[in-house]
Order: sequence, then C-alpha cells, then structure tokens
Amino acid sequence: MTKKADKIKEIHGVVARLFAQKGYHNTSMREIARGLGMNQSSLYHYFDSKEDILFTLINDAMDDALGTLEEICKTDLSPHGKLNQVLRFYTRYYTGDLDRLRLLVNEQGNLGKDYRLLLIKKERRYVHLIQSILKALADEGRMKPIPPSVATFAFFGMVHYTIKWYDKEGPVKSGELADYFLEIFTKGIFL
Amino acid sequence: MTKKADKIKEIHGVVARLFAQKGYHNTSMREIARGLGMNQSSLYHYFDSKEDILFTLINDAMDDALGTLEEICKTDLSPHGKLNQVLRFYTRYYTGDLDRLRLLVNEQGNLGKDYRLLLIKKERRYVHLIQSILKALADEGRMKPIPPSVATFAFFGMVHYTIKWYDKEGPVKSGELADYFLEIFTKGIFL
DNA sequence: AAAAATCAATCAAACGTTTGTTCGGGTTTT
DNA sequence: AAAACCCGAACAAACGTTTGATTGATTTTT
Repeated sequence: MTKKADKIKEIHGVVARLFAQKGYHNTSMREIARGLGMNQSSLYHYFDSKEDILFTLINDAMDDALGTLEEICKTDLSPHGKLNQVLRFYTRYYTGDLDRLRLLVNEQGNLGKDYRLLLIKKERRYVHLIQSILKALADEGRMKPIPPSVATFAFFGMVHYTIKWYDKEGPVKSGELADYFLEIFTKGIFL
Repeated sequence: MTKKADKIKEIHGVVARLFAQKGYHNTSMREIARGLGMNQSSLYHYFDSKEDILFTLINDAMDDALGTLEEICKTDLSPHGKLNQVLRFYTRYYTGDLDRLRLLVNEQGNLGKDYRLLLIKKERRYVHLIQSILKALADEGRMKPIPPSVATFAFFGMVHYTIKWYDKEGPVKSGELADYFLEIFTKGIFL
C-alpha cells in the first residue's frame, strides 16, 4: 500500500513546484503529466480533480506546521519563551519551503468554497495560537497597547511576503532571517 | 477627447473590483463586459487585450503612489522624519484601496515577461526609496545591524499582507493601522 | 450651406485553441 | 482471475480574440 502513497508524494512534489512557479491556472493537467512522464488521464487514479491536488497539497503543509506549533504551545515555557520558539519555527518552516508557502498564500483563492472553508478553519488555529501568546504577554504587562490581531497579522505579513523576495541560497540563511524578524517584531529596527 | 478617457476609467473601476475579488484567470472578458453593460468585443476598442487591462491598472496605481513618495523624499526632513512620512503614507495609500493592492500583489505574475519587466523596474524604485532612508539612519548610528533589504521587505510584508485580513470598515482605521505598523517596525511590540 | 468622406463606438456572430475530465480498453501486479 | 495501473482518444465547455457590419457624429470637400 505504500506504492500508491509514494506516487502521490511524487506527484505532489512536481505539482507543488509547477503551481508555485507558474500559478494554478497557468499549469495544465497536460503539463503536470508531462513533468511526471505519465499520461494526463492517469492522474485521475490518484486525485479526483486538479482542485483536489491543490487542496491536499496545501492541507498537508498546514497540518505539518500546525503539529509542531501546537507542540510548542503545550510546553510550560513562559509566554516570552513560547513567542520566541513559535515565531522562529514558523519563519524557518515556511522560508525553508517557499514553494509550499506560495501555494498557501497565492493559490488558496482558486479552491471552491467547500475546500476553502476547511483551510480557513485551520488558518484560524494559526492565528489563535499566536494571538493567545500575545494576550498572555499583555496580561503580564509586557506588551504595548497594540491590538493582538494587528500584531499577529503584521508578523504573518513579514513571513508570508518572503515568497516575493527571499532567496534561500542568498546571503541570509533561514535561521538568521528568523532572528531578524523576531527582533524587528519584538523590539523594532531602532537602536 | 475626455470621452474615451472617462470610459477607460469606468472600465478600470469595474475590472479592478473583478480581478481583485475573483482573480485574473477567474474573470472572463464576457464577465467584464456584462459588468459594464456592453459587448465583449467593444472592450477591444479601449484595450489591446485582457493582459493590457491588467497592466495599465497596476501601472497607474504604482505611478500614483510613487509620485507622492518621491515628493516626500525630496524634502529636507531628517531621515527619521522621512521614514515616518513615507511609511505612514504607504500604509494609508494601499490599505485605503485594497482592491488595487490586491492586483499589485497577487496578479502581477499573470503578465507576460515584457509587461512584468516594466513593473519590476518601478518596484525597485519603491524598494530603493525606503532602503536609502534606512541606510541614512544606519549612518547616523540609529539603526540595528539588520540588513536594510530585510527590514524593507519586512515592512512591505506587513502592509501588503493586509489584503488577506484588513477590513477598512472594521474597528481599526487606516491611519491607526499606519501608526501601529510604524511603531512595530521601528520599536517593536514589547514595552 | 450642402454633400461627401472619415472616424469612433458598438454589436452579434463566429473563430481556433485550450481546458479539465471521461471513457473503453489494454497492461501489469497480486 | 481479480485488482490496480496506465494510456490514446475523445468530449463538451470555456476561453481570448477577430471579423464584418451598423450607427451617429465630426470633419473635409465642394
């Protein structure tokens, strides 16, 4: 039974690259099949539809990161410690696989309502996770009077926007970038 | 001669909303024509192609903002003062017209190489504009040792990501949001 | 000023292509 | 022999764009 699962992973790998680089609508089933060296109709043995490929791709990526994040939150670290861990992991996870991040950020809108609702639910868990850390910090009186939701989305913005400019092979390594973002987010760029 | 220019503006208005809300590829020329109450073939009297509509839409929006930003930079304010003005204007301009921001962020990839090169050139002016302020701040010794490009894109990320969550009619007004972003960017969320 | 020619604006209809998907039958694996 | 896998061919639908014609206004020529 691992044969089918392996093939699905292989397809996912190729499609992630194609969708991320050229966009969902600019990538045809024929192109996907060619990239895999198989007939286009064979794809329908593994997925119900083109939409289904995109959905499972995004869904898997979200589940993956969400698992680790919720692990971190279950520990008995201080809110400050949790924030460090969570934000740094989040940055490293997504900047380490920009193609998957591109799908998450760019291509969700090409899914039908039903599919999208499932993903939005999961997204809320991301948001809630960070927001509740921020609220804990606010209760400790360590945070400025900035709405936690604004702060949370400001951070998501920094990370998600890396798809437009960040080059993993460039001078700034993924771990350093996480440090920079954390520093900016918590203490700003001024000395 | 203002007759044609007016019609172009009318088309731009309708198309901006459609492209922003449903995406470029999910919006057909037939749909655009229907939204305007005209025949689809008439659209080709005002634009060369669907792609041309998208390009002019994005190009105009960029020119508009770029004009004001370069004005601000020509003044003899201190780097600190310029940064404040520039970042606040940028935030207010784009969060004040989320549809146009959506085109700028989401739909640029649907343009052909020739069109896209023109926009990328303009984008570099945005980036350079902010980066040079940051470098001036660094020379004054007021900025942390964070690469100016990382800081610049971190800020762009905050603002551009508002297309995913910000509601202009919600509790946070456009001007307040600009204040929050500026505060986070320069001094962080911690007290 | 009347007549002729040009132009902008619009339309219905059709064009050729590409799209995601299906179908029937073949091939390989178990 | 059953099941899983794969393929060539075809499908209807949708796409962006072109064509050719009609209208009314504007300009040019007489």
